[in-house]
Amino acid sequence: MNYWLFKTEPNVFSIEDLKNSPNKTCFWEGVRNYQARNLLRDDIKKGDSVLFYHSRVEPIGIVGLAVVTKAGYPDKFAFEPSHKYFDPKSKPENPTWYGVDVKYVRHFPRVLTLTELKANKELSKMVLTQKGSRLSIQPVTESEYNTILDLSK
DNA sequence: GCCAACGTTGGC
DNA sequence: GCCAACGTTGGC
Repeated sequence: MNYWLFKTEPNVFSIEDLKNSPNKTCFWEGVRNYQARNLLRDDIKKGDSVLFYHSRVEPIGIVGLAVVTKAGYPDKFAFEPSHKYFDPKSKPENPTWYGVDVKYVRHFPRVLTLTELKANKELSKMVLTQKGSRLSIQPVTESEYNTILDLSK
């Protein structure tokens, strides 16, 4: 089992939105970055654990947990000309963009703020805490994941 | 809302 | 294949 961190702007799609989705599950749509796409398509598997991160809007930080319920499959919104995530270079026979299904697990009792995470020495190598880091789908090591779960208690 | 840091595009 | 111009992300 592997660990990941998914970023989202809560005014676009929040952890509450995931919780309120049918079966508390949603397709993680709209990723249009190749590095993140490679992770979604090739590396993220059913049963992997996801740290749910709220960006841009205070409080910025990790707000809870989700789980992957279906591994990477094509993002069909890229095929729809009227959709905001339409991309003409992605074809159904050779899709460019992928997503996974994620299901709400739980909120943390408190938000683990970016400030707090950056100040934690055990998380100094974490992708999220690096300067200029803006990858929206990030790998998280087991030790980083365990540190974060401990902090959340 | 600003803007630094990235990522992508396209002319050459 | 370089790199300037442009577009996007996301902390502040």
